[in-house]
Amino acid sequence: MARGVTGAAPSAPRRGPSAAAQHRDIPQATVTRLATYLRVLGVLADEGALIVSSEELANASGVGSAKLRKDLSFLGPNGVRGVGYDVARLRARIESALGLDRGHRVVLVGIGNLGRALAGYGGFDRRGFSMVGLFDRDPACVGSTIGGLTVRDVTELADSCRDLEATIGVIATPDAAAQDVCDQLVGAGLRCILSFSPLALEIPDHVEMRRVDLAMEMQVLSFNMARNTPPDEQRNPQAAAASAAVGASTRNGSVIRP
Amino acid sequence: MARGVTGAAPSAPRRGPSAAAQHRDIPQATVTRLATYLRVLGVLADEGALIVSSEELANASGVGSAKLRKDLSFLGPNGVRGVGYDVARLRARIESALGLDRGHRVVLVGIGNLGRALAGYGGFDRRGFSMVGLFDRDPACVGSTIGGLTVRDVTELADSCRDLEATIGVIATPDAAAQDVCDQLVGAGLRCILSFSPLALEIPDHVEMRRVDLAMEMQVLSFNMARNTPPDEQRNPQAAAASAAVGASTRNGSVIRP
DNA sequence: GTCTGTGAAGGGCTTCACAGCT
DNA sequence: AGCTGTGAAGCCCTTCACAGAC
Repeated sequence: MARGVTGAAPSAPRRGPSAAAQHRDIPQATVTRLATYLRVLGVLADEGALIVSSEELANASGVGSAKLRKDLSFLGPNGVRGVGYDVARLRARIESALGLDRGHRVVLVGIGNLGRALAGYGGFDRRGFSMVGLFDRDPACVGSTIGGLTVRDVTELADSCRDLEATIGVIATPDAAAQDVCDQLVGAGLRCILSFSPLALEIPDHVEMRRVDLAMEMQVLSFNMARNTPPDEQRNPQAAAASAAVGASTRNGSVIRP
Repeated sequence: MARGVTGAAPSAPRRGPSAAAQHRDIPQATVTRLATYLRVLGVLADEGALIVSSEELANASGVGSAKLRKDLSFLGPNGVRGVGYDVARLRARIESALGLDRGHRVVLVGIGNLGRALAGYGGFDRRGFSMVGLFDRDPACVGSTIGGLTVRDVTELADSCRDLEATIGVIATPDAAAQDVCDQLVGAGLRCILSFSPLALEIPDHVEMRRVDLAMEMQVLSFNMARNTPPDEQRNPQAAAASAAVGASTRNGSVIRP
């Protein structure tokens, strides 16, 4: 039986059968953070930074510096002692480790409110993903153009995935259609699926799935607030003001520039 | 200094100063899964199920049965040995534990593509959240109506949050505005923020934040695929077919019905 | 002196196996 | 007989502290 949910709290003990790639030994938790570091490094690079220390990068990423160094150490030696990390070099190293240097091609199924938002979101290209196909079942939607792509009928999905050489499928359909679409994506040979349906979809072991469930995020938020707010309900507006004054930590500090 | 990122891999060791609530002792990982169980229980209830066993609920949620029982045990005794769990009762118990029985009121800032999708998403009401305010900076957008709510100018944000008695703020603005909006939400007294900006926003300790970063989800997906696909690239379409035949596990099984 | 890389200690979560109730 | 609740073992991850390179 296939496990369906990976979601936000993955505990996949599953390992590939062969031990070829170095990837194998990177902890799941570290992988998630590597993606964060990559994003922050992008901001630093845009600002013209050349070298960054573990402390600075850690602060900007919201983690401790020791944890950051440990995380990076899984990729091998990346920095220079007494100096710091070369921004461009580290960035390339992480991209390579995450497999982003091959350029993923994304197909999106379900062009409702959310699908339209995803199709129009420009942030993907900047981070190594290109949207290559849009699909929907509604004839009123098929044929329309979003972000330079024409929406196709979902019946063409499997064939198109192969033609487009897609590597990632995104499911943004209503819940009732999610499993069916998922099966088609899997049948077409995709091994990466990102689902916005709250349902736990059935997938074979060789397919990787992540789920984004917005209502669930809010529920966890709700609990954590309750946990941090014992009945003695302290109003403390000046803590907010103090923190607000700090500003984005990527903008100050002693980052080396050209 | 405040840590900004909680995100998908939270490790917040932070604890409330007083130890009043029972909440305190529930592991973070368990909280995340409780939200999943709650969703599955909702589906079961809709189907008319009265009693469910740990094994069935676990399968439908994508976790092991032992883990599920352990998770539920943090809420105290909830089932009947030799029988199973009362669906309605367990559902109410989890809702109460997550603090969802008080009805959260949500304000959304940033009515772009994503914001519009969120505003129009019907799934929130069904799960105990009601959208009570929409805000944007663009005069062309302010005044329009989405899902029965009129978009207000973001300058009214702080005052409106208080008037509307909002408890959760959602940030769906462009990155450049995110920190500013965040500060305003915090200043208005909100203690729960859900951000769709990839930036690590600065918040004071008493505020709980979760971040949803779509590009990051895809990056993690990309890596996990690479990890599970050693160079010997095995095509295995029949695994897909086998799994597809299983169907949603909430639909079969020996769930007790009226 | 500064900052990275890392063994070792510690904590939290998962898994196992079974005691206990119906 | 069946299923829940739970101590205990084991594992993974985080944190600490320092050796090592510059």
